[in-house]
Amino acid sequence: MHITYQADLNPAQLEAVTTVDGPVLVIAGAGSGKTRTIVYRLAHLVERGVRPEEILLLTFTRKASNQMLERVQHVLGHSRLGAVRGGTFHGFAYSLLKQYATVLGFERGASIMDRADAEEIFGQAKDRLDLGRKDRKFPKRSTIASLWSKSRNKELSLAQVLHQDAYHLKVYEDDLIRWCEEYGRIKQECGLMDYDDLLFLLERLLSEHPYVREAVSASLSHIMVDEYQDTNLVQARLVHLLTQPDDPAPNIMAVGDDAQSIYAFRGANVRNILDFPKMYPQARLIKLERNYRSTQPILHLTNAVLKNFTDTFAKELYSDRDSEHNPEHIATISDRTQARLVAETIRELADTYALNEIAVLFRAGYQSYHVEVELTKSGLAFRKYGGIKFADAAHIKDVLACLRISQNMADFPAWQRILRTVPGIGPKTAQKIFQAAMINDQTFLLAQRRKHANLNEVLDILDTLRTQTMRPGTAIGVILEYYLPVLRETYPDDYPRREAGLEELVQIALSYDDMTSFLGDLSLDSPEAEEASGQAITLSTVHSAKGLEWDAVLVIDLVEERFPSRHALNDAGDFAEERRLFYVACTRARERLILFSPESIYSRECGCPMPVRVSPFIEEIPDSVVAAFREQIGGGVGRRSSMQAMSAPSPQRELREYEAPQEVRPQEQMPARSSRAVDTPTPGSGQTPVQGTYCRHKIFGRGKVVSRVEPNKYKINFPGFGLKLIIEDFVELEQP
DNA sequence: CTGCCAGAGCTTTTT
DNA sequence: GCTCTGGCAG
Repeated sequence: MHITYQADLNPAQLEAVTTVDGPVLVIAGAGSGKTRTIVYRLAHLVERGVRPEEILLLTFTRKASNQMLERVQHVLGHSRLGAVRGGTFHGFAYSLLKQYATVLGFERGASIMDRADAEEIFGQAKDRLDLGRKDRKFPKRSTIASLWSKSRNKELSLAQVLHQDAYHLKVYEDDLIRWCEEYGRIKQECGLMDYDDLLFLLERLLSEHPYVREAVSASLSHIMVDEYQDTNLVQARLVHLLTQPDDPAPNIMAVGDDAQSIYAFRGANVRNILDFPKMYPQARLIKLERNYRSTQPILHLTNAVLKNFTDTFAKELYSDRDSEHNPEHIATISDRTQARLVAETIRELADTYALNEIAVLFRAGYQSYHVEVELTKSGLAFRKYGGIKFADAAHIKDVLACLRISQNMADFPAWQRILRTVPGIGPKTAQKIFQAAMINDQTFLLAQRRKHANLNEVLDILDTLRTQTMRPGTAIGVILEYYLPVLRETYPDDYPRREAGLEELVQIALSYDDMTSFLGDLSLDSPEAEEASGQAITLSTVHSAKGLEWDAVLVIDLVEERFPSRHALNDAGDFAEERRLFYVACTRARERLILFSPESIYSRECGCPMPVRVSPFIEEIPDSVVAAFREQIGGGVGRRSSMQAMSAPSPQRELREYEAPQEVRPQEQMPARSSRAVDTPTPGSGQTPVQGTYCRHKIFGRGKVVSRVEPNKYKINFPGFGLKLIIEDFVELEQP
């Protein structure tokens, strides 16, 4: 089959496809045919005689990689393209680590821990160190787990991370450091790796064993990295380590869009993509700016969002798809009515678009709750993305725990899991049994077996699995004989659904011959819960929506403190990332883009709806590119003549004594009038010397200090933004 | 020691 | 709303 590159690709794409020697950086704007470009490039390489197994394609998700390889097959017709090496960084790292396990001194591939396992180990460490007894404020294991992961991903010390992200925990600094050290120790004892270890271990493997790097890099002639803007520091170093040492112009192609970098919170560093040309001075820079996805009115809006970016490769997307539909912004009375309006809007859209082609996007998982209720009421099928993953479901993890123990006796979290399915055994007994099993203390184990009937069964199964080498499918069958009755006991309400999930697990397992790869794949690229069951609307976090597109996209909760998230208001960098996130959300839309901002949101604190402000991202959009509507109390929505109307202070806002003019931009000097705060200042901190002085903030501009809170924060009233709690590092005090 | 209850506190995003 | 923790009874 002959591929007509010239006809199928625009000039920029063609250049990206045919430049195969030396480093290339492709800045691929949203919807600019990035996948197409990668696919054609793979095809081109193979046509030129490059062996598929010499090509490495690192993608963000397994799904993306499969999708691309499938499309290559389609373009090339039948081919050996399945042999292209691909996957996520973590998946690829695991496969190399497995291959070279002996070099690093692993008997067999250590088990991979997911987040819950890691937290289990942190819990264990906490007990051992006897930390935080009787202290309600002491951080939870989930907190420390994420701080520690952040510290490793950003390659900052824990102290630095605490300083930046969790200053209120700084008082516990020493304990927390000890806690993390203990975590590392237990992890080692149990022969476990967390996600972060995979990357750092691979780096060690490649940098400390030159012959391994030699062998690996020699086996890869072309490397392509998708979503390069989301790589973190180790990942960038790893890419480099996969090339021949001393090659100034390796065949690397990095593809990405700095405007869509949305994973800084887990260590992604936009500098990687911005500095790629510095890292590889011979790199060719190719920009894909022609957009094939969205209509021009939508692009007018997204370009307007793009204008507010700083520190980015300049770009302007254009399209030749016109449309009479402008993007819309709808201000709703409350979050409840927002949900109702969303459902109503979807019903209307469903006349034109298939349900599969409609998506509702939001900043955080919990925000879709009301919408879910309304959709259910209206009988509209939906499927939520970014929710619990298949392999995260409790029943799946229980079964996998047995398999993990069969591979690694020391896997403590796995023991905990399966032992806790036995009635009468709690964390303490489970731990004792684990220790007894490790030293094979027969007397203790026998005593326990007599006490708990189910324990007998569990231990027998584990022995069977350990002594006989079984295929994953067979092994699961053995486990289910014990586990299915337990399942019915523990989940009387929904065991049928869970049984179906286990059935699916068996199906997946049947396609594997060897246990290690089965377990590795499942914990690294857990399959999306397959439900090809017909048409459904997509509900998704913006993060999970990355790389996807729909005809109609609705974005909800575009209000301050939700989108942008309240956690991102302290730091200009975080704030910029929220804006990129908003950009990602809007660029998912092909034909219709509808933005929702409730004017009030139910608050638990006061048990009543509280007024909220429209998101600054909405205010940044010029009136000319969006049609603004406002829900009317009598029902229905009315068109507003201009965006200014929306910013007029509503009665509730006046009650809250917000400062009046809303159109304040940080640059404008707005003299702040003193005003009583919404909350009363923290007792005891009222008389600090800073009170009453003015200060500047990168995002909110000039504001008046109301009080000093905690050791390092100020409560500051910003005209136009209201009262904010800001870490002292982020404000500049003016001399009184 | 487990399992249950009540009350406190809190809510980002993911490999 | 939901999860986690501490307290308490069996």
